[in-house]
Amino acid sequence: MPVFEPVDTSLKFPEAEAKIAALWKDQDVFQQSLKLREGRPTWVFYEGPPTANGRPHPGHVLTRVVKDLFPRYKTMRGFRVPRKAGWDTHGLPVEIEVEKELGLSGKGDIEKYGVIPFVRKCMESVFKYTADWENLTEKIGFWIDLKDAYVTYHQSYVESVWWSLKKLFEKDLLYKGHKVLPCCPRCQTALSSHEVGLGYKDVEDPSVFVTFRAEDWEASKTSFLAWTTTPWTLPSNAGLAVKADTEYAHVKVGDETLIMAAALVEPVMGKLKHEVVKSEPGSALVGRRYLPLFDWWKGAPGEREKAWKVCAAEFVTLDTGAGIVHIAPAYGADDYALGQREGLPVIHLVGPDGRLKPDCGAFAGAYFKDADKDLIKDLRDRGLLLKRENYKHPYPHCWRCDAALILYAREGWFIRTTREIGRVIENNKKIQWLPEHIRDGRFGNFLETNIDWALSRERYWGTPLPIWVSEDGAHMEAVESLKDLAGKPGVEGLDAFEKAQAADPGLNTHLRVHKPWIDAVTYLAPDGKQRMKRTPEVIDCWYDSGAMPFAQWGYPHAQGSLDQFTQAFPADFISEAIDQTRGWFYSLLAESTLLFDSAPPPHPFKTCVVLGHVCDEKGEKMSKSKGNYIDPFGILAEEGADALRWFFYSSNHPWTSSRFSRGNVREAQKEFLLKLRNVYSFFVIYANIDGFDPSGGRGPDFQRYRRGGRPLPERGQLDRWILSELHQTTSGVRQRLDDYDIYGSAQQLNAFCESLSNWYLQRSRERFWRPWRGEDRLHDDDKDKLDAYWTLFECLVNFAKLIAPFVPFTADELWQNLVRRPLGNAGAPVPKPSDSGATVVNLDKFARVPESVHLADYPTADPQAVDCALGEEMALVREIVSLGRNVRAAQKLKVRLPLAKVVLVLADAEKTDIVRGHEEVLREALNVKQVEFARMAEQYVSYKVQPNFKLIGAKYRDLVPKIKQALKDANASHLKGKFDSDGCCVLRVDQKDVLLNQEEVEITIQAKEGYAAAGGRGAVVVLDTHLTPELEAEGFARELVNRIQNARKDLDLKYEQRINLAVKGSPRMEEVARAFGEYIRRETLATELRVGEMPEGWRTFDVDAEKEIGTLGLLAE
RNA sequence: GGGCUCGUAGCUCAGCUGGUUAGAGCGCGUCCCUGAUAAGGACGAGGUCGGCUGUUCGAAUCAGCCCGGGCCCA
Repeated sequence: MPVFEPVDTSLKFPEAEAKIAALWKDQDVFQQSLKLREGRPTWVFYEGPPTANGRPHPGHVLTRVVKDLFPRYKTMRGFRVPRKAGWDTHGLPVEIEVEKELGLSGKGDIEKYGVIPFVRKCMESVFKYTADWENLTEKIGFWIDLKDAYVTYHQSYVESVWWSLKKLFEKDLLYKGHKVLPCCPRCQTALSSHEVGLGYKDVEDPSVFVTFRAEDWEASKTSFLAWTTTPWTLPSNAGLAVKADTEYAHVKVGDETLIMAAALVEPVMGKLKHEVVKSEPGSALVGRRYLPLFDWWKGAPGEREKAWKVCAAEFVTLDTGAGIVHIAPAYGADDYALGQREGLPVIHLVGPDGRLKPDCGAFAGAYFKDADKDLIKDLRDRGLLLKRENYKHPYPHCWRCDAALILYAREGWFIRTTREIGRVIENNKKIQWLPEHIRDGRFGNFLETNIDWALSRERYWGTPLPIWVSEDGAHMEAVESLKDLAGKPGVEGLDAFEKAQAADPGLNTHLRVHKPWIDAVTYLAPDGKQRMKRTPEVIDCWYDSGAMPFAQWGYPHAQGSLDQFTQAFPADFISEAIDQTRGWFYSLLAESTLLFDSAPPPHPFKTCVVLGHVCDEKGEKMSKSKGNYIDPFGILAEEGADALRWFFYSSNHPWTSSRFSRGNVREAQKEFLLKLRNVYSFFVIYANIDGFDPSGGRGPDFQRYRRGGRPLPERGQLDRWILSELHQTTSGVRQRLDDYDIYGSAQQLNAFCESLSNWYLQRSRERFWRPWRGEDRLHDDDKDKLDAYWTLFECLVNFAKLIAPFVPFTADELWQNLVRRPLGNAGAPVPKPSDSGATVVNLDKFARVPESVHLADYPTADPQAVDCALGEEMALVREIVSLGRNVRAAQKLKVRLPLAKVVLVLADAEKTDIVRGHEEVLREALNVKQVEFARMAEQYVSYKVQPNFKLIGAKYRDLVPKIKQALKDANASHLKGKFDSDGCCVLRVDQKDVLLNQEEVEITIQAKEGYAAAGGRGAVVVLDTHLTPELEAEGFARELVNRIQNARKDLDLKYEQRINLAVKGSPRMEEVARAFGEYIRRETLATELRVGEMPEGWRTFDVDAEKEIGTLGLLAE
């Protein structure tokens, strides 16, 4: 049995992932990872509850993979990271979904159908797609505790919410007020913004300029000119708004004076004869009073004094109208908000049915749309209309009945967030937002323009508002639980639910805190006469989700909830998409700030990673109706979870919207996961062939060696280099993850994978192929070979740990095969970096082997293993090789053909010795016999001396362009000579001597034309293209080896299969085969090489190399 | 209309507090390598860094205005 399970490179990723998923399930690895960290500090994660009444889409995948990454990472860093799932179950979307399903339309239908069955349907529908969600969660490897999820309709959750609302009520932060909502006068119901969006239509409305006479009209004949497209709101006018920082003109028309924005005088007046007599800023108008157009509204005592005055408002624009806006707080959101701020009364002269109220004289009972015409006529008759036009604009209509909507101030319950918004803003400032601009940008602005939270909904399926009101409305009380209710005087109706349940045992017990059963509970009012009844509304479901920090534990009612809550408050980390700024992010922050005065900010979350939208290939929002929707389950089934995860981590920062497509996922997979799997597979193939066993316990071969390979200083450059890269990557990734920089850490991982595959392995292959020299493995070559194994082994094992939070399946697959399989027996050691740095893998320090990589510690970087100088050297060497290949390509000289020498000219001649230290790697990579260095190499190269702008700029400022020119004009070779000998040079610039030292310039070299050469920043590489018969023969031999290898592949021979080999062909071919016989046999694992004959029964292959023709014969031994 | 955000190669995106030859991957073209083989590598073409104006010795980077896309709100 091989030490390592051979890697099936044709294996589909999803199959391998399914195996790992099964392993996690069998061993309950997630729970183990929690148990393992028992007693350690807790790192708190809050799950933003999704609604499960729709199928998950790709955006949910992004959210979930980001939510999964950091808890996994923090767990490996030694924290205990409980992850309680949650479900958002209330709200209008659920009701609408059920309405659709039942073919109902509007509240009337629901009442007819029956609230009880409707609510039951809502509850059932909530988990309609639960199976899909759980499937997705499991498939993408999102570790979260689904069994212990919080559910917003559960009794304990609802009672927690009640408790919090009672607290707000007691602090006078919960009150009854008005809110302007788009309503359908026919259906008599408010519409959600989503519904409004469905019904926009272009209509033509009258647009009128109306004059509001100033209070002193009799004396001054002055009035304010305002514009509106809704004449029916004019009787309900309560104020006028101007822009404070804009000029307003007094315009004389006839014997009257009109006040209007100076900038709009010409467009409004047109041909009308007029004269501007004076102008003043808008701020000067503020506070002036005027006479109402229709004096129908009487108002309560003292109310009339508050109405009909000029206010300043930000929203006044000079695009249309007269620069003065008519304000009807009952029929406009801006109007209402301004009215609240300025203390204007809410004048309601239109009923919810759209008809003018009885107060309206002759107009009483008119439908608002029909009233427009007559109202205008009335104004004109009374000389209050300047002019009338028509205005085409989009206007919302009811998507059900097509009636024009009216914006209507309705009664409702509000949270007085505006009172505490300063504290909310302070709290927000302490939160770490990613990207940062959310804090003061989108979210900060939102907070700055905060209005009170409209909490109540006149619907059925939601947390009931726990306010009980006396019949005359004089007493109000908030209730925090059923128990609280039960203690009320003269309570009745608590048994309503029990009775219902007795009649229908299928009734879910959690429904006892819901409508309509809870509405049956009444009790005696403090006056001892009236009954206290619950106000009928339910609450906004966003309040539910914002309550999760405490409500998920049933705090404060549930036993032990105080501890649970305090331990998990505030959260270290949350993450959701950008659309949650006004949703969950706000509800969390607002509730926490209002409820927990004494908690030090920030709370209830410290860090928030805000995610962008997942778009289609063209960058457009995905939607099922557009047909550009990509089903994540399809990609999970084909490409696999890790590919999907890696795509989201590595394609861009998570807050930029990503273009999601199968092609893009495959690309990400190819670049990283496939490359990694190839390296892993390579290791397994050769480790198995050579019997490399990290446990050291299998057979005598490794007993004599110190397990873990030679100490670092004794290993070769390549090994030390890749281990240095590994440890640098380790610290880089740790640091970036600590900073929540997903994209940055993914790039680091990508880069290491590239280095490992394209350079370390590429250059080390020979060490893996090479046979052992001696049984005792004491030969230097054998020690070096063992080092190669240990080095690659350590890279793979550590890398598996590094990538574990990102691609948990792949990571564990590597771990299971590379670590668990050979080392997993009881008592066997687990690789752990030493702290001495003497050896990087020190098996003496091994402890128990975790069953899964996710139970391991995240790797620490050993600073002693990091060798920055070596890293720079290797970068230069890689550049040289790249340049050399460039030359070969240009000269059409295959790498197989050996060349006599390469001449290197380094930009920095001091690096000669360093590069010479890598001579062997260079010789092999470029396939040359000799590496030479040319110091004064003017025949090949020319120099270019440029200023180091950063230094020169700071020092010489505006002299810089002249210095640049002077350096350009000077003889570059001469300058270089100067710098080489003196370390500085003197330039004549602007009649002054400027002394430049070595650091202040940058000397680069370029290859001269006409040579087989190529140049980069660090070096020029010149190839000796002169071919000798010996070189050509060797090249030919390599061609032969290549053909033989291809033949081996055709025969599908095992890597270690030995063969007998025959070569018969042209005289030159046979001659080369003889001359390089040993080399050919070694490279192709041929025990025997016959030249010039072709034994019977051997498999033959025609060859054609360098225009020589022949036949190869192979026979497996 | 307001706020936020983005605009860099055919495509997807990097590019920190300004430093003069703007990078990567994919795609395309030309090759190479192959005992990792339904992989891998090199090279090349391709860019007015959305536009304009300014600040500066120097701008993809900073400021202002404009144009265009996206999101949120009205």
